[in-house]
Amino acid sequence: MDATETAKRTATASAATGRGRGRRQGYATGDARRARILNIALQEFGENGYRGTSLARIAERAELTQAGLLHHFRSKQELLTAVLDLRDAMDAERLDLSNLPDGGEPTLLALVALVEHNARQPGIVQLFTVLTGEAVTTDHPAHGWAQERYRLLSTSIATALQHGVQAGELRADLDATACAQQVMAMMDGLQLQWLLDPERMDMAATFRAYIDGLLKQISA
Amino acid sequence: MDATETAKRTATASAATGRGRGRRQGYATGDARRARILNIALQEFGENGYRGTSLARIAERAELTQAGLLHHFRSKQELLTAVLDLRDAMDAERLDLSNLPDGGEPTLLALVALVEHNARQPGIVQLFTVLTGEAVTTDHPAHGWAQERYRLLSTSIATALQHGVQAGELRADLDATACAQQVMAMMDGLQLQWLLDPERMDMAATFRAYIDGLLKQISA
DNA sequence: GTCTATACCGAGATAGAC
DNA sequence: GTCTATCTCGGTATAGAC
Repeated sequence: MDATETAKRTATASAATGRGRGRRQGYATGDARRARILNIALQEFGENGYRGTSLARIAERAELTQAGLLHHFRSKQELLTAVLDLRDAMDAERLDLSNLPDGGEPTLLALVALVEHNARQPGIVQLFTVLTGEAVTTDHPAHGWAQERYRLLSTSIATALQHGVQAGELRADLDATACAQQVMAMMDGLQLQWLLDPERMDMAATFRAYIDGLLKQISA
Repeated sequence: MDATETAKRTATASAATGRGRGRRQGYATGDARRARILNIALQEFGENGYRGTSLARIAERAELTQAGLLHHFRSKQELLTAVLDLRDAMDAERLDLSNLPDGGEPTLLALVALVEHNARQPGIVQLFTVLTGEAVTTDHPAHGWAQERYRLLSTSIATALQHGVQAGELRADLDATACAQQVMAMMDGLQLQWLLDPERMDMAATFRAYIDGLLKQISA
């Protein structure tokens, strides 16, 4: 379910259908409208963070009024939550956490592939980086989401590594939890530098080099 | 935080910042007030980010009105800049980038010491993490600061590593630039997880373990 | 389902008295 | 140097017409 695609299709469809009564035409059906709003909101939250984004701006880009937008999402918070859910769904297509490849090396190489994919998706990466930074504050609406995300990711990766240890693929003295946290930290930290200064950072290559070195170190 | 304590530390920073109001004021009381405001602002920006912080709240905690605050700092932006300068000055006491220890290993161990220090300073760490995340956006008032900071840090560390290579201490095939970026990324990424969930992360130990492994890998 | 209109609030900044 | 008062703007959310 690619929402971007849906949004594009909607734009043309609604323009052609034009089921508005009265002076303006081009009203879309509810669900398509929602998808379009969600996609724009995803971009805006990524570019300006939660606090830096206004509903009016999103509404404008989605070609309705701010009040109209609030018919679909009753509050800004609710919109954010929906965006985070969308992002998670998109992620799940790329990397199924509940079904990581078998063994330590395949798991780490899957992460390399993910970073390579991300290097072509600055918008999505930025949404994550900006919101996670904001969400460090305990009372931020995305705080719980960010915590939950890290817990899920770190235990998933740690478990995969632990399996590698048990299979004799990785060294018996490996601290799987710490290693998983380090790998995630490297991903996030490189993303930050890459977003700030894309010219100076070949994110995918630098991450791959890190994983290569790591594998040499932890392989049995 | 103790305002008078910080007033001393601030001396250089505020002189460098230059508030441009020249000769006419009594510096004794003026600077103490400024220092107090700066410290509170540092906490608030760290807790809520730039956009999430209001001058009124800072003023209230500093026990004056918002208009009174704006007598010392003519705008919110100016206050942020002063806070960033203060932070840099505090950092410089811990780690003099223009005078890193000689050689690769001593440099990396100095970073370990820095992380150990940071693990006892969540407020400062959070200021950095929150603002850097926010500042990914190109039009954020701290964007230039963040870029500059990374450039300075990465070239300093890379240069130190390169010296280690030339001295035969580190492997000749080391990519000093990439390695410096990785080390910074690890610091930032671990900070993020630590701030979100302090219980689950022994930041100092995890970073030290990373550096230990790295040294084994890159030593000649 | 979308609109217009508006209530309501909080922000940053300025003017001018003391 | 600090205050009160005020301006102006932009934000979220609601009410009610169509």
